Amino acid sequence: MDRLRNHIEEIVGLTDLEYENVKTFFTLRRVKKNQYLQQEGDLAKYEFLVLSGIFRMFYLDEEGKEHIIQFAGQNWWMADYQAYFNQKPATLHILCMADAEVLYTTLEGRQTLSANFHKMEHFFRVKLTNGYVAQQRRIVSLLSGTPQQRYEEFGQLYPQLIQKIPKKYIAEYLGVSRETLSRLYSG
Amino acid sequence: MDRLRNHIEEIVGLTDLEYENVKTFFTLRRVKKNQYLQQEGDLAKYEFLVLSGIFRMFYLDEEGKEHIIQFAGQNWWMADYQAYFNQKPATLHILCMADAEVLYTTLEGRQTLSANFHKMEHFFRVKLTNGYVAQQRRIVSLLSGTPQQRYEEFGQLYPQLIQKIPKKYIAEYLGVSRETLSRLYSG
DNA sequence: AAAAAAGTGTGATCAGGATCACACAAATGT
DNA sequence: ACATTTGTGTGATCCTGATCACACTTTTTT
Repeated sequence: MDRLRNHIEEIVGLTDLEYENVKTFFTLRRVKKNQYLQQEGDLAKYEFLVLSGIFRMFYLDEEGKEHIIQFAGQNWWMADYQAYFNQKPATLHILCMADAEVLYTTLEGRQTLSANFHKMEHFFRVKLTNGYVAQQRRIVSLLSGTPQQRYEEFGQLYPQLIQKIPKKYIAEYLGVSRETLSRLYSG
Repeated sequence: MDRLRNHIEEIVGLTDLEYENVKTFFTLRRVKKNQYLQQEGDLAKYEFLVLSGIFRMFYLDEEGKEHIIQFAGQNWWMADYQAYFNQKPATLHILCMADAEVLYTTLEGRQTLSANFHKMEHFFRVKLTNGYVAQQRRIVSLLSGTPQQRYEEFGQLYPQLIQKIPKKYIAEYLGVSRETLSRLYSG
């Protein structure tokens, strides 16, 4: 069954023994829709691997407006990494949008894993690289694309998400008002 | 004197022996202003550590407009990582804006280093993490800030760069026309 | 030293998208 | 089943920042 093992083994192979050890660093948590996994101001103690469900991570500005940094569905990692790696209070909120299961670990866990298993440091590096590249693509998209293009690109990259997530949040993610987004396909 | 060693040792300590070995994976290259380090379509064979000088890395859209992904000054790493990690043709240009010296290495070099020296994998991971966090901050800024705020933020983050780089490129980096940027302080 | 290229400031006009306002629809809670 | 909350479509208006145009300055090239 083990979803964690499958996930890790997409990148690096593990012996049974290794996996038994690795596993002890993660804890399962069930989360219901509309629960916060983390709020601004909380110490960013954990990072999360989403096993099921959907989350959004966002910055809340002075006027109370959400700006969505990322959505996270199955097999996505998620954390306010700026806060997490420095063990500081989070500046981002993480909110559950559909009943979910997550595995979480701590920075200490991550560091111990990385130190004990070169493979795991490699795994984390690869994951981070993919995230970095995805963000870079998003920056290009924000700088050069019209709302139209950004919406289409989003649909291509995340066909699963575009169906399950209310359009108003997709608008926030794309940096466009929900009215403008609405007019892209109806108008 | 070794600038590479100093740079690495900001993150991880190295013995003389280790450093002698690490060093062999890097090559020095001098670049003059207006030379390309990489053009769209080139195989993204190398990644670069800037020892001196300034570069910009940008995406050129269909209308011939530049969209600047990042500037790179001293001690910045730079590559079209999407292309580099997959050893594909680059989609980004890297252009020298002030006479420079860079060290470059290959993906194979990076991988060998990471495999042979756990410390170096750690080093690369830390560097990548910092880059990831910086990009995340930039996305928030693009989503939620006015041109004014983004300009000020840029100035705070990169006080050295804001002086040395022509405003028109800063405008492109911020995703704003040069005219609008100009009016932010003069108007 | 002269010529060309690159960068900057500033006005006038235009347009894409934000905002405001409202009606209706769908999902959720009790 | 009903009430409340959450999401969606669409019109009318407004405004920020893009675009166009041109003068001037600074840097680079020859």
